[in-house]
Order: sequence, then structure tokens, then C-alpha cells
Amino acid sequence: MTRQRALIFEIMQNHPGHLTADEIFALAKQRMPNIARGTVYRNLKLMEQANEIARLEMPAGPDRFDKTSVPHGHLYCDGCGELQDIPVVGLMRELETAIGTQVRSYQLTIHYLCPACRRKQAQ
Amino acid sequence: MTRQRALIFEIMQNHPGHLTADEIFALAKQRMPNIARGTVYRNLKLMEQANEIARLEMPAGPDRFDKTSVPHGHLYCDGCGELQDIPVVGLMRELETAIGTQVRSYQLTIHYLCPACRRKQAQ
DNA sequence: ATACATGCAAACGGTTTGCAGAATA
DNA sequence: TATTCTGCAAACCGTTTGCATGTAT
Repeated sequence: MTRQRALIFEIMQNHPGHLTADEIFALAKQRMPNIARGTVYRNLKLMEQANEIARLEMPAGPDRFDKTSVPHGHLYCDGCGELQDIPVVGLMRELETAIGTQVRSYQLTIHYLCPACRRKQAQ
Repeated sequence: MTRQRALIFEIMQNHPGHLTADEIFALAKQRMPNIARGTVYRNLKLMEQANEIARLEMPAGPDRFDKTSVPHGHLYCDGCGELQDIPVVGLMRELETAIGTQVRSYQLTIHYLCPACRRKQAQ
């Protein structure tokens, strides 16, 4: 556990989530000016494999990262790209039953139009 | 509707799914030798926007494409990367009720270990 | 005739990697 | 001391794009 890794970990913990690797890099750089981008990518990958964080593959642009806590899905607006968490109570257990074997993780992204974008489109 | 687009469309229809853009390009090239990679990418994007096909963002490697038919989720083995379809009966409607607005599409990817990889890991 | 789609190749963006040196256990 | 991790920069890979030409309507 290096200073760099601890810093990245802390940033993840103190942040609501949905950060990109580069945003994390920028935050880290504020407190450790010569940390390298590659280090951030390497550590994020390690933390993902250790299930400490979850990688969200976005329909557009770079991946985003969430600290893993309560399992949840994501609501993605196809209009503006805004991303919201949605609780998906019991989905994981249901899936496990349906599949008949242990689920390691899942990613659920629901595409919709947020109220603002729906309004725009209606006009 | 150009010849290129028709060909790509036909390849999608006659294929079980989960193809990458480059695999589609290779198949297309067999029948139209000087079709360009860019044309395939452009048409896949158009077909995606028209909801004729669905883009699957994979945990590793390039995106894959399914012809849209019955809504379904995907089972992804973290060991070997194999991808399977799973029916997710009624999920879409449930989600719509839960969210209170129309769902445009969703992507559900469940990570697990397939029997072969589970066996390997147990050893 | 006009607009749009194509082939080509170069550029792009996010991510990974080889390497020499530094930090860790 | 042995090993793992870092910073740096170059490479990588999937995808996009500008442009001149060709095709469809």
C-alpha cells in the first residue's frame, strides 16, 4: 500500500462517485503534484479487481468509477449524458436464483430521457 | 439505403450476435472486398441510433453488437470472457414502473464464473 | 443536380506498457 | 536486500473524421 494508492483510495471514499480516471488524477495531483496518470490507471485497475471499486462503462466517453457500497444501477440520460444512481433492491439475489450460481457483480444501465431533455424534445 | 448498409444489415440479421465491428467488417469484406472499416463503424452507429441493433460495451476489448429482438441481458464470465444471453423476463416493464418514465433501452451485464473457470479456480 | 455515403488514411482519446529509478516490506 | 511500485513517455487499440470521389435519388 503506497502513498499514491492510499491517496486514490481516499479520494474514492470521499467522493460521491461517477468520477473518471482523469478526474481522479486531477484531484490526486492537487495533493501530490507529480503523481503520474499511469499510476492512477494502474491502481484503479487493481482496486477494481479487488472489488473495492466498480468500473462503469459509459455509452460515451471514458469509464467512470464508483466506490462499491450498496449495489445499485444507473440511470443514463441519452439527451445530456447525466448519470444517476438507482436502488435496485433485491435484483442481485433474484439474479443469483435465476442463474443458479454466484453473481460476482453486475452492471445495469438504463437509458432514458430526463425531464429536461424530454421537455426539449417535445417542443 | 446503400449496398454497404444493406450488407451490414444482412450480416447482423443472419448472425447469432455478439459480433465486434471488426468481425462484421471482415464478414462484409468477403462479399464486398473494398468496403472500408470506417463505413462499417458509421453504419453501425446509425443502426444503433435507429434502434435496429444494440451496442454492448464489454469489460474488455471492443464493443459488440446484437440485433435487437427480444430484450435480454448478458452473462459474462470474468475468467474466459465468454458471453451468453439470458432472458430477463419483465425486467424492462418493472423498471419502467419503478422509474415512473419510459425506458428507452437498458444494458444488463452480469459477471460470474462459468463452470469451467470455476473448476479451474477451485484447484 | 443535389445531397448524401463511401474509401482512404490520418488523427484522436482513453488506456496500457517498457523501462530505469525510487519506494516499500 | 528483494521486490514491488512509481514517473515518464511512447505505444496501443478501437474508433472517428476530413477530404475527395462516387453513388443514390
